[in-house]
Amino acid sequence: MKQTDSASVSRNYHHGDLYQSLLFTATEMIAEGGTESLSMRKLADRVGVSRTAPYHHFKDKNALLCAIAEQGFERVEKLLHEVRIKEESESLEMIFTQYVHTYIELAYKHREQYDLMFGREIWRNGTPTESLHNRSRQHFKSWLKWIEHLCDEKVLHVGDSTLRTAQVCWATLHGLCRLFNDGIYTEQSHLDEMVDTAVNMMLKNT
Amino acid sequence: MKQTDSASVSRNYHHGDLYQSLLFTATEMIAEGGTESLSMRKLADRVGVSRTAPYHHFKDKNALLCAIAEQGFERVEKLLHEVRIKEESESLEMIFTQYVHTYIELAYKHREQYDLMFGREIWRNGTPTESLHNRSRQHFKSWLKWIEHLCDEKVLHVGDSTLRTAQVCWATLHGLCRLFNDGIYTEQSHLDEMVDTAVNMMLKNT
DNA sequence: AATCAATCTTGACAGTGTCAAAATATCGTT
DNA sequence: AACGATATTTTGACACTGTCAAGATTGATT
Repeated sequence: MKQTDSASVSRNYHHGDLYQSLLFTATEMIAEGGTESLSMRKLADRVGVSRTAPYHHFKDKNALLCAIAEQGFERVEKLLHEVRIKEESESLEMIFTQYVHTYIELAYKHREQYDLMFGREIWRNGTPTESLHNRSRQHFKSWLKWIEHLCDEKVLHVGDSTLRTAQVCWATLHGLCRLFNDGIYTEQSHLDEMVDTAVNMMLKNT
Repeated sequence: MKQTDSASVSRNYHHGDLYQSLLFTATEMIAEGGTESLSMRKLADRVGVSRTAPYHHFKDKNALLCAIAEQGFERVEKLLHEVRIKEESESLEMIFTQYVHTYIELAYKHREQYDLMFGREIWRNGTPTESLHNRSRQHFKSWLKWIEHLCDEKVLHVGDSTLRTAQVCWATLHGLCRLFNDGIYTEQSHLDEMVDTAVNMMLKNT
């Protein structure tokens, strides 16, 4: 039903910590009904505060969306980090394949947030927060490092620059995510096969 | 109902044929300032007609957007058709590479229209017109046929089903388009290299 | 207790999509 | 040529949206 600041810092000021409440509820609303269904007014209403109260914690609707997107980046960053830890136990091909599967699952599970992370709403129409900019750059850097490693180990194609390889590989993942997230492909049951095909394309063919 | 044949121009009625004018001007406005900058009211204003006049030619804003997207599909369909004609003169690898370059150029040149063709605005939030549905299906069918041909000729990877190959290859192109169209990658100068890398990934490695 | 800044509310404005009803123009008949 | 049906356009209205300015409330600091 309601969450009423599960965080700490209770009961000072009118609401407690509105910032966290707003962020939490906004993420919830987006997950429920898409980015379009999130309006500053409805958000305020649901948190139980007046229309313009959120504007003292987020400069803009844009700023709020950036904050939500940022949390998404934290999630995938964590995923990537976990993968690189267990590197020893299995073959690199296997790990890579699994990562791709998980990445796309994650993107679908939190599709609205994913859309925010890489959508035009923020990156073209809006103006990405400095903080968001940094975090996304940071994440791509992590990705790039891993791809470099995979190239060194001859798991992925070589020949082209690793930077381009990293960009194109990610673009492939991203393309698949968009297809499903945007509702162009709807057959969820084909997804696994498509991912395997994509991975085959990316891996070095022995 | 009504059909509003596009063929005859005919100067009858108040405006002439509003339908065509609306479609044309809307496409123009979208190209100028993005999908978000297109409002039914501003459109009507620019065409020189009252706010609600467009609603007698397009059921919805959604219907208008679908019509614009449809024209985009006509364009790429034409491109694909042209490619398949000159099949004799050059190597299939060369033709495929060129097609990919042209496709992505086209997507960037008409990025707003491209976004409409494959964006959530229509396919997830809105409801694609029956007509749009058909045309997009038709286009994918053409694409699939070509990919099948390329697989037969051992130009592309074999091993996975050609359907999946077609889907994933297109997803890769699409991913690249989105990266640039959505403003995530901004270095236009890297595009050609990235496309080459992507093509290398897709082609059968000899 | 008085002051100050942080926090929240009320009021307002311009913009959006779209429905209902009224006005107007054109066409097909007579 | 006149008239009624019909296609086309307009005016008015409603419920939304983001966000600014000004005022009110509260907590902490002096």
